[in-house]
This record gives sequence, structure tokens and C-alpha cells, in this order.
Amino acid sequence: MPSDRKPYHRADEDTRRHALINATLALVAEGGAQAATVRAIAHKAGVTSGLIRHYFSSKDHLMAAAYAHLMHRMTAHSAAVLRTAPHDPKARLAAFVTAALSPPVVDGEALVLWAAFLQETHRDPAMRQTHAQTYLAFRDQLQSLIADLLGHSDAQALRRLAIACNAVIDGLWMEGCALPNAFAPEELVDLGLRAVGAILGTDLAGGLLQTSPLPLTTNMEVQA
Amino acid sequence: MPSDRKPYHRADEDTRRHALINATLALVAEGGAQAATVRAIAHKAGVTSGLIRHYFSSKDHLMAAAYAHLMHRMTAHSAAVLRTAPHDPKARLAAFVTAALSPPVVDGEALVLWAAFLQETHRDPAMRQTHAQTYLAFRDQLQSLIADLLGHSDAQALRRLAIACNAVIDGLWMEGCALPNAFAPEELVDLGLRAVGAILGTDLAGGLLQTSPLPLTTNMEVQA
DNA sequence: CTATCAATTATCCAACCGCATAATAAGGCC
DNA sequence: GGCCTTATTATGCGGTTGGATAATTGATAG
Repeated sequence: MPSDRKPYHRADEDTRRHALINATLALVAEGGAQAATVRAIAHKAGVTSGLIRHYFSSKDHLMAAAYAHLMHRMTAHSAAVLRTAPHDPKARLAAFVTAALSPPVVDGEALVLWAAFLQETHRDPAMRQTHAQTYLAFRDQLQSLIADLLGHSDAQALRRLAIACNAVIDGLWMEGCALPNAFAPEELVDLGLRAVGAILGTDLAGGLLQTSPLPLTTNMEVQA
Repeated sequence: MPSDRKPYHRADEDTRRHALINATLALVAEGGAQAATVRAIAHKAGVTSGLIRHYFSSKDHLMAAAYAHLMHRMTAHSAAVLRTAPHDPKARLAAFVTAALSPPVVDGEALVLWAAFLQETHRDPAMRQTHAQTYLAFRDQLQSLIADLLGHSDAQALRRLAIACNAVIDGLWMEGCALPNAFAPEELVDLGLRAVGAILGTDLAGGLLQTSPLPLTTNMEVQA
């Protein structure tokens, strides 16, 4: 009697775990957390649903692993940018801002993924820890770059500047992800460099985008 | 034989609809969209689940109504602030920024609600329209306030300034919602006014918070 | 070539989902 | 006070969910 059983091949643990995680992220991105059912994930990963419980002790653990993978992907990118950046503090900060406002950080899927996991972050303690680590790490890194640039160390003032610059980056990131067609290729980066520069009282964009025709503010008619 | 049937009283349509909408928002805020099941909503609203379909043709319609209610609550607040604001352009913009960074716009529930509905916004056309209307209305209002303040009308430059200022407000709003205990009562507003002022090259905070001891940037050591 | 082991599939289950429909009673009207 | 409308409750249905368990089979070692 012929077997109807689905043929398969055995894969190493990392392959399967990554396939399941990627399938989870893809489903959450296109249909929200509610679309990422165990059956849908397994189907997209090319396996049957029982396998999920063979690699993750529960669906919640798979979700947490997917979130950690997503966050690690982003932070690894910005860390890599800083590793290859020059030594000049101004150029380093500019590179950091540029990376945060360019692909793959700015991505059509990134915002909806972030939003989808935000809710789980409130409940699951493991995910809350992942969130806090990656978020504060980003802001601390930004603050340390600002400190290097300004050359002083008033902790209170530095914290406030970092919060404000972080807000600009976050807000532009959101707009860039939500409305990817509303901005010219380098416009988001240009806006970010000028806004952060305005907050810090320095010129970040000048060295990188000298030909940009539209200053963020002309400073003429308002300063009088 | 005694009836076990639950006693009830009849309420007017608006009361019941608002009760169901508020129950929906409360559940989404505390447990995500997946926690807002028809049974949970009905229980929180003090009715039985069948009543939902008596007032809303489907659960999706209830969700869309809840989203519209949430968005209307926010936009109505900022519109009311502008209605009672003075005529001075600088003071009007400052009032607008202040309102966007104070309760009830900045609220512990607001961010998670916004994130939860963001995904539905991608699919449901009615919710997408609600989203586009309220979002662009906010940015256009901001842009018109900036135009009044700066007194010129270079459309391209105004658009860029509005995007940058909107990003600051969005980012600070997110931080204030996510970490409500991380900021002193008026700190968020102060940061927003200073950052927006820095981007526009004017001083928004001065008139309102003259005694603030920590300027966003001193401009001394970096401008040289 | 065969035995062994675990990676993978297949099947089942209780709980819950949104929705439909029937039964009931609350409250206004005359 | 009896009646009538309909707001509200009660009950049931088909489908889906996450999870548990049993059956199978691909790879590997000897």
C-alpha cells in the first residue's frame, strides 16, 4: 500500500529554527500577530505544525525568539556601522544617524513588526527584557556619540540632548517605514542629519550632503 | 419555576455603543487585539455577547468604530487647544506642541492602542482611511502653524520643516507613553519646545518656561 | 545491510472563536 | 393594567486554535 505521508529530509537544528523564525516574522509582518498561527508558520516554513513544539517549548517561546532575532538584526547593523566609521566624532554621529534612517533599518515591514511585538513586550517578561536592552542600548550609544561630539560631560544636559535626538530619529524612522514612497531616496537621512544638527547646534549634514538645496531652516527671518 | 435569566435594563443606543467601544479599547490596551474577543468585550461592557451584533454588524465594524473613536478623541483635543489659543503664531505653535506632549494625548495606554490598531490599518480599508485622515491632518496643521510663524511660504522648505518637527513630536510622544515614569512632569513638553525651536531656529520655550535651568544645547563649545 | 535513534509527520483533543437564531422580558403606549 | 415592540439574553453551530501524543521514516553508525 502506497504511503501518503509527506516526504521530508532532516535538517540541522539551526536551519529549522531559523526557518521557523523567519516564517513567523514574515507572517506577523503581512498579517499581524494573529496571522502567525502555528499552522500558518509551519506551512510557510515547509514543515508540519508539530515540529514547532519539537524546537520551541511553546508558541510563545517561538514568538520571543523571533522578536529577539528581529531586534538583534537591527542593533547588529548599527553596531557594524560604528565599527567601520571614522574617528571624527562628527562623522561618527552622522554615520550613526544615517544608518538608523536607511535600509535595512528603515523598511516597510519594520514598523508593523515593531508595533506587533510591542504589545507582547508588555506581558512576556523575556520579551520585555529584550526590548529594554535593545532600546536603552541604542539611546546610550547615541548619548555617548553626542558626548564625544560636544566634548563636555554634563550628564543631565547630555541625557536631554540624547532624548531629543533619539526622538527625531524614531519619528523619522516611523514616517520612513510607514510612507516609504513619500520621501526621496536620501531625503530622510538629510532631514535627520539637519534636525539632529539643529538640536545639537552643529552642522552634521554639511560634510556629507553639501549640495542639498534646502536648508532645514534659514535662520534669517525668525532670529531677528 | 424561577428564571435564572440575567436581569437587565434597556439603555439608549449611544450608551450601549459607547460602552462596547470603551470596553474594546480597554481590552486592546491591556491585552492586545487578540484579547478583545466578542465575549470579553461583552463581559467588560456588562452585557452578553449577542448584543454586539445587535449594535455592530460584525466584530470588525466594532473594531473600526473603536479606532475611529480613539483617533477622534485625540484630534478633537488638539483642535480644541488651538481654538482657545492666543493669536501670536509663536504661542500657538507652542500650545500645539504642548498639547501633543501632555495628557491625555500622552498616556500609558495610547501607545499600545496605536500599535495594536496599526496592523489592522494595513488591511481594513475603512480603518486605513481613518488613519490617513487623522495623521495627515495633524501634520498639515503643524505645517500651517510653522508657516504662520516663519512668515514665508516656500512649500518645499515648509514641508521639510513640518516633517522634522512632526518627527520630534512623534518620537517624544512615544517615549513619554512607553516610559511614563522616566520624565519629570513638564520635562517632555520642555524638550519638545526646545527641540522644535532649535529646528525652526526660534525660541519657543522662552516665553513659557523661562526658569528652566537646562538649555537643550548651549551652542558655545560646538559652534566655534 | 541492518539496527537504532530521533527528526518529522499524522492524528486527536479540549477550548475558544465569531456568528446565527430562538427565547424572553423590559419599558413605553393607550 | 394589558399589549406590543424590540432590546437583551440564552443556546447552539461550524471552524480554528495551541498543545499533546502516537506513528513513521530519514539519516547514521557499525
